[in-house]
Amino acid sequence: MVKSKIPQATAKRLPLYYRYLNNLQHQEKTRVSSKELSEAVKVDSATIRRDFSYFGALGKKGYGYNVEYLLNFFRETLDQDELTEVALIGVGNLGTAFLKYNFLKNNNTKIVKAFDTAGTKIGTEIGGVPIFHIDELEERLPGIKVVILTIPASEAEVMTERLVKIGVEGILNFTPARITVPSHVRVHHIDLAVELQALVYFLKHYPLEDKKE
Amino acid sequence: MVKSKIPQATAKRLPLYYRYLNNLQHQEKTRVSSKELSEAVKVDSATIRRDFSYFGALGKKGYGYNVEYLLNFFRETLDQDELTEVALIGVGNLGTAFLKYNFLKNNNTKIVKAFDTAGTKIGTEIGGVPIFHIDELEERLPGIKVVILTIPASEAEVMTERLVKIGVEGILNFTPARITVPSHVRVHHIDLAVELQALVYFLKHYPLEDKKE
DNA sequence: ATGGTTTTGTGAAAGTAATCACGAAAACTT
DNA sequence: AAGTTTTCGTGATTACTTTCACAAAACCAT
Repeated sequence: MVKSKIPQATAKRLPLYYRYLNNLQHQEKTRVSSKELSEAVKVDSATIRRDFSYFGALGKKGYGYNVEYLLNFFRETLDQDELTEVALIGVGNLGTAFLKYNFLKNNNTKIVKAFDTAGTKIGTEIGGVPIFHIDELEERLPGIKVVILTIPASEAEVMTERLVKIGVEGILNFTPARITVPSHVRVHHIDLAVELQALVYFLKHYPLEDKKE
Repeated sequence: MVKSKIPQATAKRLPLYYRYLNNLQHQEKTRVSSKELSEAVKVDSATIRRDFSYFGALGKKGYGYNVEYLLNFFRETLDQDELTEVALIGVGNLGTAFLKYNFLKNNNTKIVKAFDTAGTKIGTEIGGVPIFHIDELEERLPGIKVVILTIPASEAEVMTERLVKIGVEGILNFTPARITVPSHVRVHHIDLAVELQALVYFLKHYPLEDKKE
């Protein structure tokens, strides 16, 4: 196993590369250069080569990268063939969007259970995912290590404590609340309001005109 | 106007600070230290002081920061009192989540129009936002510089071209597609599948146990 | 085969961000 | 009023990330 010396910035780009390589394979392309990839995923070609180089010499000079080889390599590296089961807490609009999104297409990450409080939803399925009452969390969650949190901010902290107690190790938090977790739990934050505000701020204060990104 | 020398990493944290300061004011707290702030928003206190320092000396030694003063200062800096109008393209589940989210609460960023193709939605309102048919884009969009894109990936590229032609300057792209835009248009990408995969990857390859973040 | 072309992989440099650590100022305490 | 404590602001350091630029390898055309 490649040791944990892969930069985080690189790790975040891997799923992106993986997805595009998949597209290429469907188009029956057999080779691709870092330059082509660069244009497609909007990442500098030198950065792409550097990213790949952390895993060894995957390409051939004067040729580029073999799509199938690269794809197989990443499939292993990204644990693509080991299905990661995920639970979703909070079946509002955002939660529903996730349930309908078929992650399995490229990811081998699958939402297998959802939880909510609303009586009308309990017992139904959305996108093939069964929805349980939140009271059943303790009995139904064990075994699942990753959770998507799409509940109101006010409930985030209490829910987080519950999740941590059950043994969750990763939380994708869409709540504006900055939740507190023990040091062994990883939280990734996606704050929709902040993203929008940041975009507006950049527009006003960082006039671009010939920047690449 | 503070010149564009504020690091982008800092700019991204400003909305976060702003929101928490708002909470404090509602709690009628008058002062706050970088340490307190740090615990609440999970950003190192030195980083917070550094962030603030780009705007000048906003605090007092031995005291901390005055909540009201800081809030007023940021209100101006973040253009909080200048309402930024935003349009949303694609009223699916994700789009609906945005429409119901009341950005105005802290942001002075407001979604004023939404567009979709689905006949059943046209003419209705969600969260007070009127929904128009996408065919009316060219006549209704002018004046709006920022757009949230929550449509299927397959339509992203064509839609982007349309938006750019109308004069949009910022796109918050929730599509997995990496869209191509002229250099004066700013795109922020939020790729839900990538975020989930990245979290899973980090969990497997970056075991934490005593890391802070 | 040979020579020109393509494209990798990577040292080195540049750019960006986070963190340490401490003097100085202001605030509290007695 | 003097001493102690708090907390800022920032120079310096360290860490991380991107980009440049080029030798070396492999390809491709004749």
